[in-house]
Parts: sequence; structure tokens; C-alpha cells
Amino acid sequence: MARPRKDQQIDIPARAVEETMRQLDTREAGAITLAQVAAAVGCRAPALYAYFAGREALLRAVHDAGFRLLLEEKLAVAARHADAPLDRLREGGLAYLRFAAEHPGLYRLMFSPPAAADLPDDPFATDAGAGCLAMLERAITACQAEGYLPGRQAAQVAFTLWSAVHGAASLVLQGRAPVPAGQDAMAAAAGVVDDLMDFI
Amino acid sequence: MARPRKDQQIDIPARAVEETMRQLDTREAGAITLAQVAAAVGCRAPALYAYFAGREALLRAVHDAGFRLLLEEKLAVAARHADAPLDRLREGGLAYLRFAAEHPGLYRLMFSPPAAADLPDDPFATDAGAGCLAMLERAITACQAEGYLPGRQAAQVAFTLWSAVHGAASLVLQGRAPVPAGQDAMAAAAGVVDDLMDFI
DNA sequence: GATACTAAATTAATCTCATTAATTTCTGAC
DNA sequence: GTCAGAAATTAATGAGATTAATTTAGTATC
Repeated sequence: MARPRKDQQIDIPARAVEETMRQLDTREAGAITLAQVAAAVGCRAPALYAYFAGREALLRAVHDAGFRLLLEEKLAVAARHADAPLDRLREGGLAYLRFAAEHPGLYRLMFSPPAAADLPDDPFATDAGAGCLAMLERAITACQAEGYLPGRQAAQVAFTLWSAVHGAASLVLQGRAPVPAGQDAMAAAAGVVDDLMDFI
Repeated sequence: MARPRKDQQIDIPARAVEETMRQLDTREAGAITLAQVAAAVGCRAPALYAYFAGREALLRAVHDAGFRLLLEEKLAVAARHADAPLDRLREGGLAYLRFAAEHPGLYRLMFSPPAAADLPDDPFATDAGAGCLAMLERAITACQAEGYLPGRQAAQVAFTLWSAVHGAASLVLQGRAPVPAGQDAMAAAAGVVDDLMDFI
């Protein structure tokens, strides 16, 4: 029973990322142990070391997978609003907030990695998140083509908007949004998107 | 040597918070061990348990101390621009960014606490951060008195601005700001403040 | 088909903390 | 002086990550 028969092999690396993501819906990144992940996958903890350098590396892989997922969703939204740049921007922002609300643990792993889930030399080159940023930039350029935000650098505006929406999501996830009593916390964040769109 | 003489007593709780803050300038919250803090303080790890329920409680205390520090700095800035509301807003934002740049580890502890540094029942009631938010709100109301941002709820605008500046700081600290090559990363964040002020 | 080699897990062993238990040494009141 | 309580200390426990040693399955060779 040391090495599994061919018919009972499992794709450990893929399943490990999957299961870790699933656990992030409940626990928090810091609270997930390799033993738990291994149990969910169907193996023992040391088996993971054949595919990931260690706990950090696994989390890093999940982090990257999270960005790919986010990018997918944003691409879908963009496709639905291909013609109306302003709508694309607004809906993109809301989609972002929805993502954070639906995957709070994953979101926090993506944007507040425990530590040295270290982005090697160039943080952006390898990061799937760069794709998201690029997308946002294109949406802004499209808005400018329609006369909004005249004379601004798209890259700078993109960073500002991303900051605002990310900041809102981040604060909400920590219960730091001023919730008007009995309301959905994400409503406050949606208000941020509204404010931004008004500014534009 | 079990119990120290009166003349060699140390104020363990105060020093522990101090030293933890200092270590946050180098290491990251997750990487700090109680043994290290104790060593810096001048005692052994178990001694800390007389004053803090555990590691989390210590970090929580540091978190709170961080907010008090931030509030102090913002109050100082506000005092310097008591008459010009717009300047107060802008300088407040920049002070915030400076704080994040100068105390990255502390900032991350304040806004992305490892886990259950649990905000008990009401996250805001006990939080010194509520003071910071209230301050921002007053600054906005002052701007409105001068005719800016007509017809908006100050609380909502406060959350939007806070989100944007916090988001920028947070992204910069992770090397996720688009740095135009060889520039200070914080410059990009300052650009966010500029954009926001332009919007207003 | 038996044999030796490599691969893929497993169990056993380490090591690093956090946390708790058992002890030691002061201080202050009587 | 003696004794109870306070304030640390060292010793012991336990969880989890990582690493070492071991086991068993596939594969190539003769």
C-alpha cells in the first residue's frame, strides 16, 4: 500500500489545489494544515512534497489559481458588455466584489498572502493578476474613446480604480465597512463602485 | 532569579508591544515568535502569558496600538491644515500612505490580521480605527461646507476614499503597483490621492 | 518468469514553536 | 523571622511542518 496501483492513482497536485480552495471557503489560509489537505485529497501529508516545495508553495499555487479564476469571471463580464464601456467598467467592479464575497478566504490569500509566498524577482511577470489589470486598463481606454476621463493616463486611472474596489472588498471582508444596520455588507462596497462611476 | 528584584523589574506588557512593533519593521507578523519578542523584552516566552492570553492577544494589542499611532499622526496633520478642508483631505491621505510605507509590517497587521485576532462582537466599538474613520468623515463634511461634493452622504464618501487609499497602500506593499521603472513605488499611490482630489 | 531499478507513497523521526505544568525566588504583612 | 501570594523560570506537552527510512508497484533486462 506504499505505492498505489495504477487504477487508484490520484492527480495529487491538481486535487490538492482544488481541495485547498474548498477549505478556504470555511477556514482561513493560516489555519489550513497540510494534513487536512492531504486527507481531503486522499493521501498523507508527505506525499504533497513530491509536487510542492512546501506549504508555502502550495498556497502560492492556489493563489495563482485564484487569479486565473478571477480573470475568467472578468472576461465573461467583459464579453457581456462589449459595446458599452461604462457598463463594462461598472459591472467589472461589481463582479470583482462578488468574487471577493463568494471566496473570502481565497481572496485574502490572493491579496494578503501570509508572507513569503514570495513573488520571485518580478512580481508581475508571472502573476496572472497582471492580466486582470491589463483588462481594466483596456476598459478605461474604451471609456476615454467615448470622451470620458479626458487627458488622463489610463494606467494611472486603472490603478486608482483597482485600489478603490480592492480596498472596499478588503475592508468589507474584515467587517470594517460602515454597515447601516441590518444591511448586506457588500452593499456598502457597491456604493463605492457607484461613487466612482459618478466621478467619471 | 525566578522572580526579579524590584529594581530590575521591567514593564513587560508595554515593552512587549513596543518590541513587537519594532520587529514588524523587519520580519512579518506571521514570522515573529514569542521567544524572539521575549528575548527583546528581556524575559522568557512564558512570562508573556501573564499579560496576554496568547500570541494572538499580543498581536491584537499591537494592532490596537498601531491604530492609536495612526490616529495621532492624522490628528497632527489635521491640526496643520485646520482651515483648508481640501488640503486637509489630501494631506491626510498622503500621511496615511506615509504611515504604511514606514511601518509596512504593522500596517499589514492592522489591515490583514492573520486570522482570529478576533474582533469580538462589534468590530467597531472597540476599534481605535473608528476614530480614524470619524475624522475622515469630518474632513469631508468640511469640504461640503465649501461646496464640494454636493448632495452626498459623507459617510459613504468617507468609505470610498478610505477604500481607495487603503487599497493603494495595500497593493503597493505587495509590489502590485505599476511602477514606471526606477520610481518610488509610493509615487503611484500618491497618484491615487491626486486622482481622487481631482474627482472632487 | 525471476531480478534489479526506479517511482510513488507510506510510516517513523526531527525540529520548531506555542502553550501549560511544576518550581523557584522575591515581596510584604503579620 | 515566617508565611502567603506574586512574578518569573525551567521542564514538559502537543500540534504541525519538514525530512529520513522503508515499503510496494511498475518496468526494463536477462
